[in-house]
Amino acid sequence: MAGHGPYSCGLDAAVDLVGGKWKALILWELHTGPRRFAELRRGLPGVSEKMLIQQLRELEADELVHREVYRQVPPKVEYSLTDFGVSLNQALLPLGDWGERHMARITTNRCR
Amino acid sequence: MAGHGPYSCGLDAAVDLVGGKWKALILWELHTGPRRFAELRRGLPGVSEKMLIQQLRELEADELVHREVYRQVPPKVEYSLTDFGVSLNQALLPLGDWGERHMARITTNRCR
DNA sequence: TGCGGTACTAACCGAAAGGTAAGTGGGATG
DNA sequence: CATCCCACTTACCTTTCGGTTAGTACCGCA
Repeated sequence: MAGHGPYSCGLDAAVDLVGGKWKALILWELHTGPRRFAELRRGLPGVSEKMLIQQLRELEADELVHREVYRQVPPKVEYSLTDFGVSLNQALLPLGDWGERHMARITTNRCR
Repeated sequence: MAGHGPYSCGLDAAVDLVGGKWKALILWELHTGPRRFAELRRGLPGVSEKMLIQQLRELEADELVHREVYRQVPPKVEYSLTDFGVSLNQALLPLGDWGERHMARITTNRCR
């Protein structure tokens, strides 16, 4: 996980946190409430188990996501946003709106 | 430049646009006004010429940055935000603030 | 000629990120 | 026993990203 060392500004640091192919989507999926692993996977078409757990582990290390292990069979592990993660998601709202509004343009530009 | 094809949501698309080691910093540097290549490079400690031009080209392709070539000697090329780029920077403000406020925590978490 | 200014391009390489496939553990059930 | 549930882990490989190095073009000037 290669964040460059000292960050030049807040934006640099924040963008680093959500960098990772599936992180933004995971954060968004958890916005609506806690999810079990398989639920998360179903909500993120195309993600492999390996990539999902990897990115969840990183988000957990960054204290954005909380992982709760339930001692039961079958096993149950639940992921939810920490307060820190919730605050990040709040800060991401305007960016998400912007992306939604300009989706057609972004897509067109990326296809050339 | 690996944006995954269809985006699942606006956030996914927007985060893809600023993904790239130097892009957020470049967008931020241009926030205050147009810059020539060398000026940009001086404002971004650690960036190589190759990386700078590469990321500028991508930002240009995404229509976030405008490149103006002046026919003179020595050569002068000026980079500035497009209106589209300005709107993105506006949407990034809350995220930048968030990052600034939580810088210590982000840095601590990343060092473990 | 060499040197400077400015803004690149190209070749090559190593590191990092992402992915596929196979396997694990602890049960419960037929 | 085999099969299922759930949530992972591991080995290996491919692709992408970021970086280093050398070079280019077009001048102006000593």
